Amino acid sequence: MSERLRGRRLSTATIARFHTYSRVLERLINDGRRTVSSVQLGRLSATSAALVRSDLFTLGFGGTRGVGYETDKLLERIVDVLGLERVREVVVVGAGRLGLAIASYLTQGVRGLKITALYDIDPAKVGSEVAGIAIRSGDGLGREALADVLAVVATPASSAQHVVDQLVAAGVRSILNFAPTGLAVPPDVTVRSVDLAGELYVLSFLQDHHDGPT
Amino acid sequence: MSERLRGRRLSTATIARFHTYSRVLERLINDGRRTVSSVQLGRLSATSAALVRSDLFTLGFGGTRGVGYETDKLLERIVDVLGLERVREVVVVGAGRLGLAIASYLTQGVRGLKITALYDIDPAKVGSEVAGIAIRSGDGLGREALADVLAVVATPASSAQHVVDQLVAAGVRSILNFAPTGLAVPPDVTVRSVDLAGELYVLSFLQDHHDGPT
DNA sequence: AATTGTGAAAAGATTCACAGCA
DNA sequence: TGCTGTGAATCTTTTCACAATT
Repeated sequence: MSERLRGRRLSTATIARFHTYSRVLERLINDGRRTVSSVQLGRLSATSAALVRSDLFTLGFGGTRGVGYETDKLLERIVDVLGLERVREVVVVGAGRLGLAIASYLTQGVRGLKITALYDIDPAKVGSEVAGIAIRSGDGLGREALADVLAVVATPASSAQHVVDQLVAAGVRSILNFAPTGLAVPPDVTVRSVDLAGELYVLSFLQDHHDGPT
Repeated sequence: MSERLRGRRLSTATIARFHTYSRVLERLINDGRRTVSSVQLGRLSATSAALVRSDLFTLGFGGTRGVGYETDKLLERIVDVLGLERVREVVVVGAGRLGLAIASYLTQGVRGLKITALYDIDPAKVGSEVAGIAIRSGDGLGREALADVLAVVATPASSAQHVVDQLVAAGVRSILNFAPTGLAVPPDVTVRSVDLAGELYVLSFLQDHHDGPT
């Protein structure tokens, strides 16, 4: 994880926050808001005002003291830095419930992301179509040329590593993993993992232990 | 975020890792593995061996030097500490693509989680059924008694705050939010946010900037 | 020889504090 | 007065290092 901006490090957490800011800003602009203060943007983005200021400082984007930041200019800057205007192709591997769920979610209004393929190893599923996308056989995956696409792995944990090996062979360098397992990849491949059930278990645990605001 | 174990703090990141360990251990036990070293468990859980050792040390769970940790005992301990054996009720608000996706994913084999209700404000959807769960009207949400349940918010960002206010009124104290917006809640309510599109944008950014392993 | 146990060190992320402007 | 700009301080998380143990 790297990339520097204005001497500070752009960590994945920071990038994720920038993306959230962009969504919030779109909404604010839609509502006719011209400026926003760090306090307000922080509240709308589930962060602190200090962190918002620190982030925008890192971005090199200045506001007006006593007033705040210009919503449209700020959005423009974030879109530019994150490259949000370009369209990315996404392939989803695993057409089980989760895979279909994600695929159907992404086919609708998610700006800049376009699902181009859906793979499954189950021959019974191959050939059918979901939300306009044909399900293809996972067998040939390793022989396809998939550089530049973002891959989503939504298979059972037991086959995730195998799928990832094939994706890597196909040239994929960015993988979003929903299987609750670690994945071994070459150093030039980035994997991010999301564990939906895990998030709920964490909430469950915190509730049991009535996590007070200390 | 709190709760101490053996003097050390159990942060949400740690809890999430414990959950991952549990999934990995289930698989290992299934494969007949009796012991696992921190290096192996780390690899399978997308963490470092050092962190695994540190986590298990925090747990107060000891291994055998030169050998590793006993898989079955360790799983038992984690299940016990995290309370994974109890069944949690989950309600999902928002029966759009994402809400339906999550609901259908959770109705199948996710141990310990049981979807009990699905809400939407769209009258056209209310009454229909998804994976055996009737869609109920979101209007009455604030008047229900929903203490102890885990709530999943899968509405558009614009209505998320309103939904959350109603959930809080109904007694909900744990919310998993998929809307890309910050949510204001009383201090005794915990919110965790997942931004699926955001994860993909982060990958996209890192790929554009060929994030070398520094 | 392999692997845990554990404090200390390092790295990273967030918050503070307050000067400086509009 | 309200809010940004920004380094310093703090807090958190992770890694290191190596003695201890099987």
